[in-house]
Amino acid sequence: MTNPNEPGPTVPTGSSQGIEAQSVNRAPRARPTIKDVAALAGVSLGTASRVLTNHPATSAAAREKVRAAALSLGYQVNLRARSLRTSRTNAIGLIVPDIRNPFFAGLAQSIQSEGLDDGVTVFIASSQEDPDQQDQHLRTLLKEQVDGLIVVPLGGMTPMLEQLRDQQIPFVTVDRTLDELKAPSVDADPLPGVYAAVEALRNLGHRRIVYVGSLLDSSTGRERLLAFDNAGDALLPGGDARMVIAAPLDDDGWLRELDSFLDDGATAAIFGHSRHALRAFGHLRDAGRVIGDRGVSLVSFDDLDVFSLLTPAITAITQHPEQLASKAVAMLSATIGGDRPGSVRIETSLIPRESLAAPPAG
Amino acid sequence: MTNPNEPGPTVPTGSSQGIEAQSVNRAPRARPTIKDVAALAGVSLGTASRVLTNHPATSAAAREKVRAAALSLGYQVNLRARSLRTSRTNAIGLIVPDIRNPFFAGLAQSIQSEGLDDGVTVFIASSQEDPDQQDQHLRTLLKEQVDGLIVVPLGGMTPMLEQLRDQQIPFVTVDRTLDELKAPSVDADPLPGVYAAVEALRNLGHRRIVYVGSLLDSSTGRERLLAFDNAGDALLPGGDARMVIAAPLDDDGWLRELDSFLDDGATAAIFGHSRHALRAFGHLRDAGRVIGDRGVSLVSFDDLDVFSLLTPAITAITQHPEQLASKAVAMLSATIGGDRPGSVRIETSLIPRESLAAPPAG
DNA sequence: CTGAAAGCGCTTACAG
DNA sequence: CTGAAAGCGCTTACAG
Repeated sequence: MTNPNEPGPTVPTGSSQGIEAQSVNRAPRARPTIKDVAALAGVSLGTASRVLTNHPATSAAAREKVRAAALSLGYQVNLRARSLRTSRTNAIGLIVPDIRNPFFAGLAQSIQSEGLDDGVTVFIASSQEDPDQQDQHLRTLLKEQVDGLIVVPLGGMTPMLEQLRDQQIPFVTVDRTLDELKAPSVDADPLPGVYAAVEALRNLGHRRIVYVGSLLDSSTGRERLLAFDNAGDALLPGGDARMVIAAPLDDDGWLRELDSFLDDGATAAIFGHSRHALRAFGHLRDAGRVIGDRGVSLVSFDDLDVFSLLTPAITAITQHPEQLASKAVAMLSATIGGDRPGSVRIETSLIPRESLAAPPAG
Repeated sequence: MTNPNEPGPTVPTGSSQGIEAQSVNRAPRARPTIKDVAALAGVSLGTASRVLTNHPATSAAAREKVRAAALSLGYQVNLRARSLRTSRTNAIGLIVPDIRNPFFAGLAQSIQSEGLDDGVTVFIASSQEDPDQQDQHLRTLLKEQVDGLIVVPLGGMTPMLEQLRDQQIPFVTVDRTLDELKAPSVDADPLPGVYAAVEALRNLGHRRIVYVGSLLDSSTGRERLLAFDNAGDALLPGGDARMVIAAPLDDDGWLRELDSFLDDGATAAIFGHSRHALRAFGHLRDAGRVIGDRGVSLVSFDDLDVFSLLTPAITAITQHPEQLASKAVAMLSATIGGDRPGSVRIETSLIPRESLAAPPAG
């Protein structure tokens, strides 16, 4: 393990003139330890450690010698040894339902960058929407002694989530919440964004709006629908102004419902899931419907990259993933520090694009 | 740190009747160590360790007692201690240029799942296409003592990449390669996919095809273009059958070039980057051009989820990310095991969809 | 099969 | 300011 790449050929080659020269950079040195640094610097192990950790009680002379030695050896601290000693890893775990979902990819990127700035390592795990995988990752992360966890919980409770809650492990939830685990959470309030969308639609002249909801058993799914109802109550009162479709993720049947609502006079649709918005985008265009100006208006939760690449560009309600990320990191580190931060909500907001426009005349 | 959440209020509260009752699940127990397990089981530390690591030299009685103790204590091994002792972490690092790129998200997901199956933890890091961040992550991963690294290298060499090469750190590159670092690589051969695309287009009646290339300084960018040239030479000889556009990622100017090629009789476009394909998709539809049957055919590298959601669905040349992933993991573990595996290429292939169809009649 | 002991690479009181 | 020493939680020869 220390010297994995055996340089020596087992069979002697015919050529007598230095085949050796080939194995140029063969194992220059095993990874140096602080002992090596101390030896080279001519100080004790403790002194070497102190200068390397910037402990104030060090002489200028020691600092100089140790740093030079560390540099010339290419010394890198062994974090596993350090954290065994300090019982602090400066690492946190992040579990998302699926890293392939662009929203979570963005969230993960933001959280990891945030961590990089704060000097904390973020271990990203993706559970593929599978509670068992979620728990496996959770277990591994705990064995790795992470200081805390940021989790986007899947639908329900699981053994490891219970353990997190019952043991005193610092963790916060982000995006989705789960009432059973009384953890500080940071999520997005869908209302401002939905309200702005409905209001903009109404002002443009839309009178009948469809909401396409999904994952209605998750906190986000429920609250988005609720926000639509509330915004509708306030802005478009009247029995037939609002329609709702509950759309599964793996079956396109809901498209027919959407078609028939549009045939019945609906002129706009708001989507709780970006996947559905994209699906509808393709479907409606294919069916020959105009999207955008003088056609059907489309608004979707989450601001995917593709939304602005398409024509017409799709209007989004953003949850401000960077804000969710930085709040989550801040709250987790507060929790690790011993605080009990309260939960936090970030306001969603509307990013109007071409798909938000006037309905057909008349 | 052991007991972060101070339960006690500093200021005595007025109410004399048991506020205490509130702090129900206060620190049931600090994380148990193997010492606790051994004590509870009534055996020595060594014996406890042996049964927990499934060492054969254990009595049935010991096994029973130790397992029961571990279970009742909720014992989880401290991986940082273990790997300090064994100098093996069973963890590898993966660095991708940007986790928000769906191709890399998929690759990362596959590699992490692969790892989960093999009992190896995969630490995912995303460098946001920034060599400095790449190196920071690399450094952290090394300090964490990962057994090896899978890296999708950014454009050029960096100090940490050099260190990886010069020191004896097991690592492989995936997707992109970098000649300077003589590491085993696994990447995709673009030719089969491109050839199949050009052939299908020709058989459908297309005679003039545009290639929209990007990242032409990376190994993938270069080779895709080369593949187009080779396929064209073989299948569509003739001076004006092939056109090439070099498209940057952050500027839409290339769309005008595309338009003019289409105006001049080109009827199909192949895209080296999925982003450009999406951009063109929106642009062309907006310009009133038909995509697919009797219109412009579109083929893109990498098979994004959205491609099949759109209408018409976009034809893809897939690099088979799951295969890249499993090969990369296998090759890295071979390298860690002391082998020097050779580099490997995965064949790309064509996934025909509606956007691949006959050109306009006449 | 089992226990006592050494040691992985660090940090940090403790004396001096 | 510095060195010697203890100890973090484990695994693993070494005797028995």
